Amino acid sequence: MNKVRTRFAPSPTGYMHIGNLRTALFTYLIAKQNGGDFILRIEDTDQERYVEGAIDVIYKTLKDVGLVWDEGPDIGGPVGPYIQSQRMGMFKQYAEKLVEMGKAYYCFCDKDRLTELKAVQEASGIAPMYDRHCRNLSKEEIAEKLAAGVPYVIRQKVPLDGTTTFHDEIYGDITVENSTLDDQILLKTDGMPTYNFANVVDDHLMGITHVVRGNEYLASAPKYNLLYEAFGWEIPKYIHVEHIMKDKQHKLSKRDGDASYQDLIDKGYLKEAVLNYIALLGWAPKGEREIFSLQELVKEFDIHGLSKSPAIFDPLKLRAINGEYIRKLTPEEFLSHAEPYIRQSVKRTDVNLLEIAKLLQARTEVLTEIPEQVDFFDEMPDYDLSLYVNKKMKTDEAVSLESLKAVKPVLEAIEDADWNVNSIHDAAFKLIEQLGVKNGVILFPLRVAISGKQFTPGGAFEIAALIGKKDTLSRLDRSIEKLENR
RNA sequence: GGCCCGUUGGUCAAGCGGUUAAGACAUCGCCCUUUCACGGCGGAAUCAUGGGUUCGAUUCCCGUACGGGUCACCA
Repeated sequence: MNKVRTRFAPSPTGYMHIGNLRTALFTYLIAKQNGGDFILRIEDTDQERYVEGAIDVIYKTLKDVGLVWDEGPDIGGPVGPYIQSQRMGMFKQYAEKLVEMGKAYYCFCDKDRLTELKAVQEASGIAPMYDRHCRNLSKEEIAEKLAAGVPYVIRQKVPLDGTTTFHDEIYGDITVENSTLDDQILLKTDGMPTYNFANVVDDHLMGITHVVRGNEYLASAPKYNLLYEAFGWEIPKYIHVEHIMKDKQHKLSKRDGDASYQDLIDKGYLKEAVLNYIALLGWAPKGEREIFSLQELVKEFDIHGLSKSPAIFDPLKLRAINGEYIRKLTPEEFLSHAEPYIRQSVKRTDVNLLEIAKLLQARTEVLTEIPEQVDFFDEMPDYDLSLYVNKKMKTDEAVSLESLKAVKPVLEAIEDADWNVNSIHDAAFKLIEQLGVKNGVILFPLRVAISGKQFTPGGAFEIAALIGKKDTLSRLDRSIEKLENR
């Protein structure tokens, strides 16, 4: 059995759509779980769409998530070149070979004629299709026009009747009437191949055994098969994957903001989480586990788990998975991700960032929500007194004022050198015990008084310890004053 | 419009003739708790529709509806 070889063949458009990235992932997984090769081929033949730096985006994204290719434009390989525009010269001979075999033919119809034909067909409600005007030109006619330098294309000669069946690994056998297949153009007037032709030839020349691609190619697969058969080439296994949708009607598109890998990273998602999540879109693992590293996916992946219907991208689920990844990090690892975001809010240098990170870790699902959570460290926000009212804690403004007045001396009594979570905790609980009140009666107001926020990462002790004795006491004073003047 | 493909809770989805129709996210309730989270427990919620086939259909077949894809000298 031949070695498994798969290929990811993106067009350099300047950004990596997550649907494409997912296709790359599946393609990679199929190769790797079979000990095969994963090949990167850049399909850049559309010069009009060329975008500067676009190829680098592809390289960077794949490397970022760990989809390492075995052969590609930058590292070469035995069947290069791996940039389609550099392969252009080789297709004409294959097209001509097909003509010789009677599986393709020269077509001299000009664009005006085709446009008109299409208009007529559309007007009469017929599916637009080439009318095969040049399909049966005599040898003499062809030679004459060729000699006269009449521009031509080479078209595939699709059988007029019968059916063509191709096999897809997840959809099974699909049969279509040959009469519905167009005599598509293989070689353009400029001598360059169309995508449909180049793809077949390139895949064969590169020894691709499994073709993984978007569902939009399902309809052209029969024509590809006819081409493979005409050449006598082995037909690869097809794996067509459904699209990722924004909702039931619309594909996830660039303008949705979630569509590109980079968008997601910029929004504060971890690359591992993104990769994990997109693997789950349109693919279901066998067991109940759904958190997988790339290495684990290589083991777990199975094309039978691929879905035949489109999957809707759910940002909420991605958030949840991202949260899981964040919680799995060590505090130090988390800090390395979180530090830039913490620093957006926390400019003061006398706080322990690692301690803040520890408080934040279980409370963070997406990195970009960090700055808002820690914005009270530098300065107390202006807050509303209603924050002190909490029925479960049995507090209101009056109770809170009493509590704060009671804690203040207790905290003042702690030595500067002893100012830490434990000592603050012990002092506060001693007070609670003395007063015989519920924990919340003292602790809830204290937290509000020094944070000015309804929700905070960490409770009163942690916050007090982090901002220091001096800040704690001065914030306390201001809050007491605020309550007295209510 | 022709052709092709699809349709299980709000979302991702398991299922592959007989199940109390998994699980996850979201949601709701409870527990834990110095807030919020995290964690734990529990609840509600799904087979598009009409016909067949069958002792029995979510599962097989046909129709209908709905959705997607495709019909370029783009890829």
